[in-house]
Amino acid sequence: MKSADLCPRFETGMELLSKRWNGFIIFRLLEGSQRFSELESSLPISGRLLSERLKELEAAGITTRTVYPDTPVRIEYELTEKGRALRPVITSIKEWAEKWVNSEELDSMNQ
Amino acid sequence: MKSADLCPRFETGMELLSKRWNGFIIFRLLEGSQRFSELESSLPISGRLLSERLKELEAAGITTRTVYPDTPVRIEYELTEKGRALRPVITSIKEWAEKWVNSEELDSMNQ
DNA sequence: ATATACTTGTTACTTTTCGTAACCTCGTTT
DNA sequence: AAACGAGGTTACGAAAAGTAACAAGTATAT
Repeated sequence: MKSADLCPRFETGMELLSKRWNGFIIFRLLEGSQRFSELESSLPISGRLLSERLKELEAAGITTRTVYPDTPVRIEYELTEKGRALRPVITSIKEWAEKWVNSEELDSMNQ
Repeated sequence: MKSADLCPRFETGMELLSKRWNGFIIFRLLEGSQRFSELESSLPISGRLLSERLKELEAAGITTRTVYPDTPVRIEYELTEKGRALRPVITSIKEWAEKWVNSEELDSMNQ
């Protein structure tokens, strides 16, 4: 986005979180490291996008990708310190949602 | 999104915030009520999308739209209580960004 | 009455991003 | 050698976003 002079760092952070799926991926990784297939099956995201997002998050210094040469190969994704520092953000979203998202909205979502 | 069994309320909240531009619109409205043209000129968003997002946010109970019959007509958008309750979320994103978004990232953004 | 100005949108069209499903690679097991 | 399991990638149609030109409503100016 062309700078809107909000606050350059806030813009960068907000863009990261507002990129589709990133919030959910980070939510999952806050529970502990996860394998590609675990993330894929626990979120309604396709392999193509998950792969794309994990590369972007790694490039942004939010996650790491570690290869364990087991058989078959096991690859774990986990949050860096920078990524783990997002916990308060996720927590505040969860708190807001628990207080303000009501059942009608949930119903309309599940149609 | 089809339910991924994260936490239904969190999902709804995260989707709201991850929809493009919503975070920035809310950021602006936390500073006080704004007119359509003020929002449009303070964010790099087109009128078409701003109009669409404001309708969605109003439908979600986050903002209100008030018509003042001045001349020419003046229309103010502002946050509801539910919308103002998002302040801690925006604040936590800002705090994270101030600590963790470094200058290289800002440079790469402004290319 | 007609023209002009101002704000708040809307319409039509192009470009980017997303979603789906089939396919590929690499090491192991049968 | 053929099949399997994990971790992806490719190709392609669908959906969302971006852009720019235009329209509605109201008020003042000519």
